[in-house]
Amino acid sequence: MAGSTIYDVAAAASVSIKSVSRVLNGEPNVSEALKAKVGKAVEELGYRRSLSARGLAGSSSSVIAALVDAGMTIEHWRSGSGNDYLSRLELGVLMELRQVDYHLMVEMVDYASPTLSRDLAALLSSIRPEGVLLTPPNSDLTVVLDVLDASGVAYARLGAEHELDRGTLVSMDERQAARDMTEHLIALGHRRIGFIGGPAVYSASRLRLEGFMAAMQTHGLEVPDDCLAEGDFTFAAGVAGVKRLLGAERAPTAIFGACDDMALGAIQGAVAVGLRVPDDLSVAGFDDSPSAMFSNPTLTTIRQPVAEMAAAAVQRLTPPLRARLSQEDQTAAVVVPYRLVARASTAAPPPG
Amino acid sequence: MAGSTIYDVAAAASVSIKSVSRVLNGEPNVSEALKAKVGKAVEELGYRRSLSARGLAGSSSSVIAALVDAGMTIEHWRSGSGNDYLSRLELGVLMELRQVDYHLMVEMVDYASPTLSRDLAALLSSIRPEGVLLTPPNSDLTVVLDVLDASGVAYARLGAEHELDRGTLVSMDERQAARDMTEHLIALGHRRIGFIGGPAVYSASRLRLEGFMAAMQTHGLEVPDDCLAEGDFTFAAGVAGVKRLLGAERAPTAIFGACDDMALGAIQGAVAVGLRVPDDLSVAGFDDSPSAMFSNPTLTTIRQPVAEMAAAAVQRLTPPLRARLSQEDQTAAVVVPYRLVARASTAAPPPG
DNA sequence: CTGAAAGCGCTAACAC
DNA sequence: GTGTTAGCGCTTTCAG
Repeated sequence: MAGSTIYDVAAAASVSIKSVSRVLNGEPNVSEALKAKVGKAVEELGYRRSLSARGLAGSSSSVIAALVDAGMTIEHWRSGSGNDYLSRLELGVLMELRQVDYHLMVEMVDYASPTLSRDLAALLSSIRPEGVLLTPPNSDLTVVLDVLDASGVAYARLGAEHELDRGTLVSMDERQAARDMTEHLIALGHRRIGFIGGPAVYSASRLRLEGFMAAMQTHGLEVPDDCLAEGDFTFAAGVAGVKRLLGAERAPTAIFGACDDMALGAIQGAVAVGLRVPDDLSVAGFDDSPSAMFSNPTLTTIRQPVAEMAAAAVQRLTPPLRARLSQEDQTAAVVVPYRLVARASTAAPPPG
Repeated sequence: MAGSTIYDVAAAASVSIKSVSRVLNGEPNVSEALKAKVGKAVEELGYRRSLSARGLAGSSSSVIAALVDAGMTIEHWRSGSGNDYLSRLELGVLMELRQVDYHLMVEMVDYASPTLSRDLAALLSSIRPEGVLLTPPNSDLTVVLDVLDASGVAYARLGAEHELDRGTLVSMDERQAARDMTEHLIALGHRRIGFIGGPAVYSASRLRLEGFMAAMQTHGLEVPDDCLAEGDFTFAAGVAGVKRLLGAERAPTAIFGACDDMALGAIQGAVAVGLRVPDDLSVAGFDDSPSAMFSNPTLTTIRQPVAEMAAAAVQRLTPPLRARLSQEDQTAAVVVPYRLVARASTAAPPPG
């Protein structure tokens, strides 16, 4: 029942196994009659080629490995604050892969491991994936790229910023998005705006900060040091960040958090000291995590198109999907559009 | 670099490939000297056995397949409301698997597909996983279990309720948890409590409803029909649900949503008609999704131990991990403890 | 305690 | 157009 092989199919169709293989692989020079015979036999037996056997014999393993960051994932889970980055990523991947009989393997990688290079090499030589999907901060680690290059796998880098000639690039314009959000706050009338940044390992942290600074500068607005805080992308960091910013010499009327969790923390921190959001203080985030839409007030944020980026990456990583793309699309770096989602946490500054 | 094989290791250690295999598999009757030699060679070459080859040759594929529901996953993504069930599940799985060189494959399964049985059989015969992790509602579908049994794979069922003699069972006491939450509301002083239930395919929906009803009955409290609403686990359903319940002949002073998304929807729906939560209306949820802790007010809910359940399942699905468990633990159904998390969305009913 | 040989179910050269 | 023959890198008999 569970175990028909290519020989069974060949026998049922009275052809050679090579013919079966040819049909299954969509190779050229196959008669319609053959296709039909084989198709029928496959159908009747409910036959599927063994992933293991294909991986072993051929060059294609039909497996895409997604490397996700262990630290942040574990942290999110322990703190209970969760995060749907993973879900969104996988959804994007799975929606594409299901079309082509490829499969997803998820691996946690600890970028802080002293043996990262070895760990990764071991992983690759064991799995031999056909493509690797790199998420931040792994996308930007030279060690990681080196191992990948040495092993010869194709890989896509989500949100990479350095060494842009390596691998397939898929990202969104973080800098411009941060700039847009800052402009949004400025347009509302804010002049003193604080920023809570993320950890330096994440390229996005720097880009978002840059976007913020650029917009402020464009409008001739100053950003004193005490209007800048740094966090580690957690809710608690947002609480701490807002505390710092509100203690500034001239406290900001708006705060832009480099991620939703921190922005949400900022809201809570502000409410805790008696401020009303957005009446007394506007708060904006970045990511559009689910919590952003359920928080009170709902959070103005940037929708990071994680699933779309993952889908684009996978399309370029799997030969059958890649073939559907134009020559241009196959090689060019992909920049997926984002969206500013204005919700209730931002408004005009208080008249004071 | 990327391609050392068992032959390379054997050569480097001047032994036969079988000896290498024996050491790697921890088989008995191996001299310390041999172990050392092989270990050294493996170390130096950075050798890892090929997953494909092992899967093909042996009976063990070292792959655990997690079957997640396509419909709900896609829905969460489209609505942007997200959900961290998947992340939590995978975290639990990955933390266990990393100890034993097993790998996780994630597959989306559409339980509503007319060809579900075929789809699944095809998937299994292609992947040949060593264990399958079933999430609701797949855990409780006879068709699914039948295919699994026919293929002979070991499988674990998360939150299963029917046919409890099939597969490895891992769950939490949904009924009791719902009961606890209801008791919590009653203890606060509520007498008229409304309930927004989930879709019938999910066993949990029924169990939670039963728990609610049981607690109400114990206290001699009535539950008129118009205090019962049904939703599909989405935020929108919560909004609709609260609308219905507030329109009841004698409107409830507390609402218990069968999941956090619906409870959050209920809060928003209540706020929209001018009610204050929890002053005018208490709202409780179920799941403890990240949004629950960021919502305003923060949501009183039941912490569903998804990662822990997944970990327990994986421990029983992978032979090397299973071996560490006591005989008792290996066979008994696992019931993972939950926790009622009291937050700010519930309080005593208004004096009226 | 260790080794030689025979596949696992495919794909890939190479014939025909 | 189609079939034959080798392997891919392991685990498994079965010997010694």
